[in-house]
Amino acid sequence: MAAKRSGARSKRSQGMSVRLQSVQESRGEPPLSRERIVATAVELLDTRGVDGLTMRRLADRLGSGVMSLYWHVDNKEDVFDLALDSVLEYRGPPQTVESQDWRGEVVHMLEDWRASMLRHPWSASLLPRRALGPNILGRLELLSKTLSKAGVADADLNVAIWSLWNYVMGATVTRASFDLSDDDRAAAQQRLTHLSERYPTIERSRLLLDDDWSGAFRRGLDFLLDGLAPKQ
Amino acid sequence: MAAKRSGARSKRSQGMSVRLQSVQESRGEPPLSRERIVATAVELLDTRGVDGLTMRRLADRLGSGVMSLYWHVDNKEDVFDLALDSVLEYRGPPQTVESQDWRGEVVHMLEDWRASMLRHPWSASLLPRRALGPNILGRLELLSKTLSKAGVADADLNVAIWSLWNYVMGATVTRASFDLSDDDRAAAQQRLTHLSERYPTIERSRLLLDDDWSGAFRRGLDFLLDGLAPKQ
DNA sequence: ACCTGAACACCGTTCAAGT
DNA sequence: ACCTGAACACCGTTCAAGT
Repeated sequence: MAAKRSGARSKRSQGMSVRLQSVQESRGEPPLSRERIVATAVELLDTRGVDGLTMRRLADRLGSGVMSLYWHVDNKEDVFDLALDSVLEYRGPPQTVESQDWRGEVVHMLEDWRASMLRHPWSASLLPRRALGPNILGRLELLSKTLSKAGVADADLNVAIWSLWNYVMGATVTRASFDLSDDDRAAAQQRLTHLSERYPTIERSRLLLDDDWSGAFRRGLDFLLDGLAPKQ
Repeated sequence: MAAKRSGARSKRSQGMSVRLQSVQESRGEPPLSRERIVATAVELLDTRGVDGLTMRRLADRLGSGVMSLYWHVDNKEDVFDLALDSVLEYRGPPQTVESQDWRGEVVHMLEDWRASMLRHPWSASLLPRRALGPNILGRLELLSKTLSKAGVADADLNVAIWSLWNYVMGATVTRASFDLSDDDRAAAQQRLTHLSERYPTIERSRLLLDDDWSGAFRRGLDFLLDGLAPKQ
């Protein structure tokens, strides 16, 4: 089921003479390519959400026929996978070379992870059901290495990584969904105050109103890291 | 946008005489109702996954016309919300009355939460983008009460709850997605061993092969609870 | 109060074909 | 090697109507 996806397009640039703009939409758009498709898919997802990505709409934006996409891409699922991974590239920690501060490094990595996903809210709800692309694996690898160097026992390593992963995924996915629907949130809150006799505790603590998401993320992460930290 | 959804169907039982089975499909199915629709939607989701739920298919299984559903239900999103919440009922802890063991209670609640969602894997990927129904709020309320009684400071309470929520959501969503696609998993693993020079650490620790999910969930939860536990 | 079919404006993808 | 339109088998939902 792979077969195509070779890459290495034919060079299509035989002198940018004023040829009669072939089939390519008026402005002389660059030819189709995996990268252009993915980039445009991300744009579309950013502006219209998960349900807004349509093969037809995508082709439209690219100035091509729908079926042309299928030369470069297996199917719609493939587009999702590629868009997702493309959004999760990690540029590495700031220029503090080999800091001794493993905890700071981990916090930075995970905050960046969260931030990257929140910049593209659709990614949060997509990630859990898609395959792990190279950028995701890269992040896991780096996290793994950092924890290992910090002294987390080999026997605890996988649990530690999954715990952090779970925490980040849960936090991001939740945050992204609340973000999408201020309406829902208001509705939930209203339902809640209205039913405050059924949910007195979370009503009193204003659980659903608390909107310092970043602060809560950071503080919860500290709790988790407290638990994970190698006992000396 | 509410308007209908009243409930209180007309009594339709005027003596189960052998009337000529009206339009209702041959076997004399019970009339449509919110509950029947939701129950059937859950069945459908269980057997065919998120993409398998279709208003037409749903109506088919219920032996009714598609548009009849719209009397009882706002739209497809509504069906998702209802199905999701219906699957998350909490029956409460086992019959240990008012145990002093808050930690045990919390672990039980969260393991049950995870188990409920894994019994219906679609729920995991759905929950983050849907509204919070009464059963979800109920679980949050109970969790909140337990932590509060255990001595978690008010100022830490919301962070504690969200941390646990995040952890459970992340773990469940991840587990469910791996479950869905053994293929993907095998593929990922193969890609990984093949690229072991790029991801040496996670390759060595066999991060993606570790399949004691329940154990990892429990141990990671312990880490988090260690961090959360009120310091005495 | 409850149910219906026809119709509309969409989908993703197969296929056979063009250059 | 790359792109295409027509066609197929679907979708969710509006509407005007039936009982």
